[in-house]
Amino acid sequence: MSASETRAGIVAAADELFYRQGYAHTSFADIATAVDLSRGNFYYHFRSKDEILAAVIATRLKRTEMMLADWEKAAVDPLVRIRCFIDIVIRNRAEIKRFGCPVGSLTTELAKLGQQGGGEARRIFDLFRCWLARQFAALGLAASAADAAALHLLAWSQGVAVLANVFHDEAFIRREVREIEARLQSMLPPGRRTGRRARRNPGRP
Amino acid sequence: MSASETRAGIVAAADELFYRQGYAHTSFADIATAVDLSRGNFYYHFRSKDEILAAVIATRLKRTEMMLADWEKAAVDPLVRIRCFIDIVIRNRAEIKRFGCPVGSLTTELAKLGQQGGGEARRIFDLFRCWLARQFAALGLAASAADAAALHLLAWSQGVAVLANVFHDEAFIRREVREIEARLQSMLPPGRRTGRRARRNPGRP
DNA sequence: TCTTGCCTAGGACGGTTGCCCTAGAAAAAA
DNA sequence: TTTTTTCTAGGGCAACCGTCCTAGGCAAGA
Repeated sequence: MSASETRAGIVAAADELFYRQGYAHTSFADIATAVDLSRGNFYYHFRSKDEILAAVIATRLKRTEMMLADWEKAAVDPLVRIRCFIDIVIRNRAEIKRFGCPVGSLTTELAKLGQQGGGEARRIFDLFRCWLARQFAALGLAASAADAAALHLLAWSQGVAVLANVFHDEAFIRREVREIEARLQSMLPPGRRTGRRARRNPGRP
Repeated sequence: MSASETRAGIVAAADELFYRQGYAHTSFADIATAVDLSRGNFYYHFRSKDEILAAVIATRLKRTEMMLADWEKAAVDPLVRIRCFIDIVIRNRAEIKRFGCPVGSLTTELAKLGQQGGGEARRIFDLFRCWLARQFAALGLAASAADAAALHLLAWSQGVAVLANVFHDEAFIRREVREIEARLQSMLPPGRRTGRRARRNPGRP
């Protein structure tokens, strides 16, 4: 196995473990056993734990960028794109129920550990915020209103994730998704309010 | 200083530290230096770290119960009581900005540390949930709708806390508070919609 | 006064943490 | 093939973790 593959494996394992057990509670040894590598050898690939964290955040940033780009390719209607964002809460409901939102829980944890790496993790939120704001702007909202709408949607997703995790309740997620989709209408300028959802599986023959 | 006073001091210091730095990242030594006690002596008051956590959660439960009781005494109108809940987000905005929601962040962290003490922390959320649901029921909502409204409000508070913490944005908190108070109207049965907020400082001569 | 029992200080325990070194295996280059 | 580079295993470092023990200070009761 090449070095870059090993490195990627380490990052993937760390990513998973940071999500499931948190950053502070995940040790070098945990990651090492997860990828079946000796602890000492670790230092060849990563000089410190912070470096692994930085790599994990970097891959999450890249993954998020790709996902957002995919959503832009999948639909031209900004409203449909925004619904792609809402739908990840549904798609990941099982994991959210068990571990919460990966972005939110990591950022919250890092904010408590001093401000070293927390700044980088926040950039994932920036990505979503800017992207959502752009979609709302494309729907006709002014810049500040579009940003407020983006923040509102982000806050909604975080609140749903926290509570679904606390109460282990998937039905709650579904209820909140229905509710936010209805509310989405009232966030738009009057001309864009359709009152109905886009056709499902638009690419199906 | 009596033993119970020392114990209370330890719990108060641990409470604060768990909030600011998280449970996993707070050590016995941290708490000991905070209350100016020797680390070894600690064991006289608390046999283990879990025991301190349990004590912290117990005091938080008691404090929450007292706060909810105060809100019930302060107002008879359930709508005003619900606004008391919304207002804590405003009142604690400075600390929320720095450390997030104390209940939400602790529960999320404990959920990742295995399920030993996480169950107890969740009971704080249960307290809010039941209390809010009772207020909504008093406003005329059916039991299931009242519970859904309570969960919705809780999720709102958690989402606001996470994002205010991530972006260090107090203005966002104020905006969301205004928004939820407006939305509160649409959550009520038609007869109770007033469209205006209750008079401020109702007890002032 | 002396005893009794609550409370404290300080140290020490085994284990784990993040971090680092070195000898050698494996692979690539010559 | 030989040489050089890349990667790995395993052990060891000091520091810290949660936990535990013991000797003694202290105040109240006898």
